[in-house]
Amino acid sequence: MTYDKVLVALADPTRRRVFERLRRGPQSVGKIAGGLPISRPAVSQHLKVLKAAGLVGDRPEGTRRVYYVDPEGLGALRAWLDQFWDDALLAFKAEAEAEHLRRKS
Amino acid sequence: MTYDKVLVALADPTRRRVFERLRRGPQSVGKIAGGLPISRPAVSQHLKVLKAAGLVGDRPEGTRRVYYVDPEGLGALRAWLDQFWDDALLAFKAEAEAEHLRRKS
DNA sequence: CTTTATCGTAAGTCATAACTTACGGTAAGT
DNA sequence: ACTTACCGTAAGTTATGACTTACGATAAAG
Repeated sequence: MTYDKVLVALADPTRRRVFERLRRGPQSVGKIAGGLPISRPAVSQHLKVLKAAGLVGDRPEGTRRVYYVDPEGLGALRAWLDQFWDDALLAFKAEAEAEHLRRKS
Repeated sequence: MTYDKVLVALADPTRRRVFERLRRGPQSVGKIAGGLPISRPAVSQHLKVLKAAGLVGDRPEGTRRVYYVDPEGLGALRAWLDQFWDDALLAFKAEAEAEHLRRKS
């Protein structure tokens, strides 16, 4: 569906580091920004892109905002990957079949 | 392994169109460029990036150069995807477990 | 009610990368 | 040998996006 946004979101290395920090569980923005070599607003901008791609979700928790991994984004990526793989395999089989017939004649 | 290059390569829309043209089988550079709204040299540059990411391979065929899908690239992407998914699921279970124990006390 | 903590947005800067045209190089056809 | 077809690379241009600092907004704490 929207796998294109997922690919764009995961292409940037530091944004991927932000995303991978949520792999071990939900975290607040400040927690995520800590240890990363960029400013906190930069982290917020990355989270915005990740959210638009369906890779993360967020919920308010007091004055802070907790982000978590949304399965939808990676699901869309996986669906595209499987589809592409099946198509390529099918085309490869057809190619091999045609080659086989060509040698018999 | 080198899934980062794969993500960067697939992030660009027109480069993804170049890649998806090889889904139905191997093709020459000229064939790929035909129909695309960009120049042929641009296609060559995209193919260079795709090849460096392990997404495509190429073989000389007379004066032309035929490109095909290399399984290695998408394989690396899939491996990263599975790993991430497993880790996230594990973290989610641990979180739920901790929450359960917290409610019992 | 004032202060503090936490976060998102706006505006501006700067590097990157996706194009273009121009050129050179190799293999096949005449 | 010369021409033609096909392709990769070089150099230059331009738009995009990843950062920064500055500011405003909301919720808890005192």
